[in-house]
Amino acid sequence: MIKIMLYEDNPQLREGLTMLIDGSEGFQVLASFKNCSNVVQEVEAFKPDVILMDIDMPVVNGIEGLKLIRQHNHDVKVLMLTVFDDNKNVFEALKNGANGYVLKKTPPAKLLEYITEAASGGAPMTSSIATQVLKMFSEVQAPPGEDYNLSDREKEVLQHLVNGYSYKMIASEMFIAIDTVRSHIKKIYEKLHVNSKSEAVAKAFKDKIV
Amino acid sequence: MIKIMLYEDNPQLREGLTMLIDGSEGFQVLASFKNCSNVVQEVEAFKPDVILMDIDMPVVNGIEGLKLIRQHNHDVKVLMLTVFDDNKNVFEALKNGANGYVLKKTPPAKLLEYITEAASGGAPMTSSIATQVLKMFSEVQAPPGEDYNLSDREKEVLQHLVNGYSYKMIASEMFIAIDTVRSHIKKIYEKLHVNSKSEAVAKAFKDKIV
DNA sequence: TATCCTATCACATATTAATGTGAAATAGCC
DNA sequence: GGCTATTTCACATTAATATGTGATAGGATA
Repeated sequence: MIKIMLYEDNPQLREGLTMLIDGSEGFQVLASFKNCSNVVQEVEAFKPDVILMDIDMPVVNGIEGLKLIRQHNHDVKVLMLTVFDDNKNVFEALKNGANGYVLKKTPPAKLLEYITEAASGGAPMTSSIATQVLKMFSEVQAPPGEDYNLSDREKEVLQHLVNGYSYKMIASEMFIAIDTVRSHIKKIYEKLHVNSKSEAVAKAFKDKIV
Repeated sequence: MIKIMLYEDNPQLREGLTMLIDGSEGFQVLASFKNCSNVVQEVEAFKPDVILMDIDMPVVNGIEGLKLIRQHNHDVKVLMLTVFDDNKNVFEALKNGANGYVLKKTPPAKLLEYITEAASGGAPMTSSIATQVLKMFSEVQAPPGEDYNLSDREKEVLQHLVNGYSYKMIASEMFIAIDTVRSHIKKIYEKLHVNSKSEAVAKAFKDKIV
């Protein structure tokens, strides 16, 4: 028996889902709510296996609700429900530990299947959502980035700059004269096309040189 | 009719999959190969809808094969096949534009369903893979990070610092005296517990303040 | 061998940044 | 009304950085 809680602001849909799920063998709706105002206490009280969470709700929306839940409970499975597969929400939800993400228009039989899958540790996703998730991955792909051709010693100096060291500290750290440090740094600035320490540091972070 | 190409080094499995797919209504195996040595030319010649690609192959493995394909062709759907759902390969494959990722032990009926889903733009994934993908997302999650309580004006100044502006430039940019800029920056350093421009810039990047 | 790049160091000067010590106006809070 | 934080500005001093113009030595390479 999979125990379920439901957060959905639309009364019709809330009723409909409750009837569908509760009327199916092996599923039980413990409670349903129209928003996440007291989500922490409610989840604590009912101890469900799976939570169906609408993304778009008044007062406290689904993403916030998810965050609140995850602050106290990392075991309960949270299945996000949404009308649109809009990019930002998908990313936010997954980032915050949602266990699945399905469209509301999912047919009833499929929805029950998704709930079962979530309960058993799977990650059910509507096909269009899964496609988006994959797209996000390929977009995350690191920019090949220019090479800048920093020498080993220059990289070393840049690393020290990033760590907030002064020229004097770098000199003593690397056992070289401060003028040598200057000389390296000048070369680094030329190669990175910058002209100050903080610009070099920023560029080092942006282009993942460090 | 979905046209399929198959890359799989194990002869038994290659034969088995070919027979399964080719023997099913609406599916056609155009060709199958035991490695990706000539993948670019082969794909170019056969123009399949979907490619089933084993991850673990000799000479040129599936990930490399995928990369080669994507260098020339962004439309063909590539479905990765693997024995284990090992983290690194999953990430690499998805990053490089795989359209789905399924375990070899997937039952035949399900596999055909996955192929269909991939062909129609979906992103079929074995449940255990999907779970991993979601886990990757929540691991990417930015550290909540300290708040530092920077005021609006201070954030603005910090943003300029990150952009590599000097005090003078910030002053003229913000229409305030340079001494005011100094005053803000001093406060910023106190709040961030740093004592130089470049440290502040580094911290801004690390803690995603900007 | 001549040339280029890297790494090292030196001296000088100008600009920027950091620190210290004030202070005044405004806004929010209890 | 006091308390606190923010935002604004001023003057002075010290420290750090940036820029310029050199030089020497070793290693790679054409």
